Amino acid sequence: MLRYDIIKKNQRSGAENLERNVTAFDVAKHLGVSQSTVSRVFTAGASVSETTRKRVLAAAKELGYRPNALARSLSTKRTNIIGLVMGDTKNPFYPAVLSKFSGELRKRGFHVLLVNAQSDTIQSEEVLQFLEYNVAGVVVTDALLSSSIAAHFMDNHIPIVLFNRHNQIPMCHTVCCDNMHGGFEIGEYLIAKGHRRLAFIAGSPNTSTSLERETGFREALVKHGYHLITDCGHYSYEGGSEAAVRLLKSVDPPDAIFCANDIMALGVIDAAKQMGLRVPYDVSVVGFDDIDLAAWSAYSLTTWQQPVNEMIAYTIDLLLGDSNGNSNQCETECKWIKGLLVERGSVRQKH
Amino acid sequence: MLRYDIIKKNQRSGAENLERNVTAFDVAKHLGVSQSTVSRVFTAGASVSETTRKRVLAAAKELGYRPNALARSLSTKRTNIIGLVMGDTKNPFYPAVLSKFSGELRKRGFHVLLVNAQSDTIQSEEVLQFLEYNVAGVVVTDALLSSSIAAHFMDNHIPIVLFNRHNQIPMCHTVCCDNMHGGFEIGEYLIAKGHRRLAFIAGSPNTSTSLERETGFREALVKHGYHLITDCGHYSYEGGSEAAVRLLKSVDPPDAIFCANDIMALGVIDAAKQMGLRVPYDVSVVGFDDIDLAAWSAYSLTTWQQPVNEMIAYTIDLLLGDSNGNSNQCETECKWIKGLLVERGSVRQKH
DNA sequence: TTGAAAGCGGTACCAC
DNA sequence: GTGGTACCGCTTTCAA
Repeated sequence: MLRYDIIKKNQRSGAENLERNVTAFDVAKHLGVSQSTVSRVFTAGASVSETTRKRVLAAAKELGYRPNALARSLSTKRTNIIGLVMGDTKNPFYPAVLSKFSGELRKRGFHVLLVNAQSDTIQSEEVLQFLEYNVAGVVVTDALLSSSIAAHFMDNHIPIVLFNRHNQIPMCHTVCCDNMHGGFEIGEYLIAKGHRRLAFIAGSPNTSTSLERETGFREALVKHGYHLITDCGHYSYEGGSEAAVRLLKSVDPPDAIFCANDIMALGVIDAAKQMGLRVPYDVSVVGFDDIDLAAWSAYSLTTWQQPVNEMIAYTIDLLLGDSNGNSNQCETECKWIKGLLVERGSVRQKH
Repeated sequence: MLRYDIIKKNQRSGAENLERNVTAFDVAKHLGVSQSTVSRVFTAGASVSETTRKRVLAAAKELGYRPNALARSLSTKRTNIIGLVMGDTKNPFYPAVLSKFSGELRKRGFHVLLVNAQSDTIQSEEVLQFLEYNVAGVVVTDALLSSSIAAHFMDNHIPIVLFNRHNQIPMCHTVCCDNMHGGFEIGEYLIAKGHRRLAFIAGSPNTSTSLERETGFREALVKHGYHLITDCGHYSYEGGSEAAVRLLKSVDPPDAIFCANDIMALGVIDAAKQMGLRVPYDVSVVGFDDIDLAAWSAYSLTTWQQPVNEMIAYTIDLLLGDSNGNSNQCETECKWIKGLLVERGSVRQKH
């Protein structure tokens, strides 16, 4: 019994090392060709005769061979891995981006290695681990990145794209919705709808997205001679609710509120309802992002649709090199893509 | 000028190959020690004198050396990568799980390689690519897995955990909320609250989670001698809304509806409101999951809280081996963890 | 077109 | 404790 246990233990602990995976060499031996030949079959652009290619593929299938991506990457110094840093998963916008992004990458044979930023400032150590995996590129959404960390990646010629964040880091590409334009158009829209006392609820202070949306919004108001009321909702539902209460209980409450993102706008709508106000009759609300929830009948939120698909396509071009085969290392790009107003039921036509 | 361009082009195209990363050998040379010594410093459990360790670490920092995870994995035949398959990112439950999961794994030095299942049945090819990366384990949430694919992983001694899915695949571990128990308790609860015409809105037909929740619910009803009305909402907000309309417009509508997940329940609440019904006065609604949205004031949904933290902790134990150092390969485990009723405002006390 | 062999950057076993 | 060396599984010259 004891004896049996020992044997079993040995088998178990040894299993991972003893059980060999099937390698290109095994396939070669099986076929009586060289390992190089097998390798060539699985290497794009290598020359193999059609007959041997077929034989190798058949044998590979039979033996259950698949090339080891790690060994390949070690040899080529390239991987098909993209590192993705993501922050606030409570905002459905980001999971939606993640999902689309990983789908698009997979179409091109790439995979996503994920880091969830816990705090606003990412722990440097965690992102730097991407370096150990030799990632082909890095995407940072909704998280801050220090320029010293960015420099590490630049040293290794790994492109970084800031997605939906404009970070003032010169060596990073940037892909954003044209936030200023969106803010401006929303300002024009609300004014055209007859609103005069306009408020903006900012997201996290000092984030580029919130600042840009505010700047555009303010510009429209200034153009028409109106004053801007501001508050801050920290990009969360609860923050939006609380800001709404403050704004709507003030002596001269706004008749329209533009929120730097959708979930804050949903918080505003719920808070307004709880205060006995009707949206949009007593107050109009506009969001930003166009998450799925915005279309739910409970909210029917008028909002700004971020051109997510284009943003993702552009990001991938930047990471992987664009269709012209141009390198992505030459110079950094800042791409602002215009979005689109989606009219639903949370804005009233006044007068 | 032309000349310059050519040179520049060469530099550029050659950059990726020419620019060598700093390796353990570089550090060794810099210090006049052997490469093995450098390696030992970065290998847990290897014996190095304290003085050389300090020297090596200092030099590594100075030169910007970090061990290449790919080379290490090739050599050790182990990686610190966990493959994660995720389906429905529209249900906030899953992004929340992803976020927590990746956070917990990172604490243990592991990373998440992501695959988003497009369709319900995962494309086998995509999951099998985990094999090429030699992942340490695989977690499948909200997606189906064929047993032939599972077998591939078993052949390579890679543990698979089905998270929140019970799949009848004998070689997979399973970690679930105790869905039957939850369904049963919800049935008891609604009956205790005085409801008599009870409906269940199923998720996707034939998913274990939905079936188990229904079974438990039905059991409670049968125990008390009540009949169960069922409909199907495919786990989506829209599906829940549509099912609610069907149920509530029927000749003898239910006075309480239990939904197999929260977002369907939210769809039910919104549909009921649109029909002019008040929740919970005209109809009670209960969900399952306890996503953040359930607590929003617009919904205040009474629901069943899945013990996500425990489920994740258990999943990680299964993947990485538990705290006793036991192997995870010996036998497959099915773990059902009990959840908790969260009472909010969507259920009425009748009579 | 094919095969032999030199890496890629580590780990781990072996002497010393 | 330290250095030498044989791999890990693949890609990629270079010759044949």
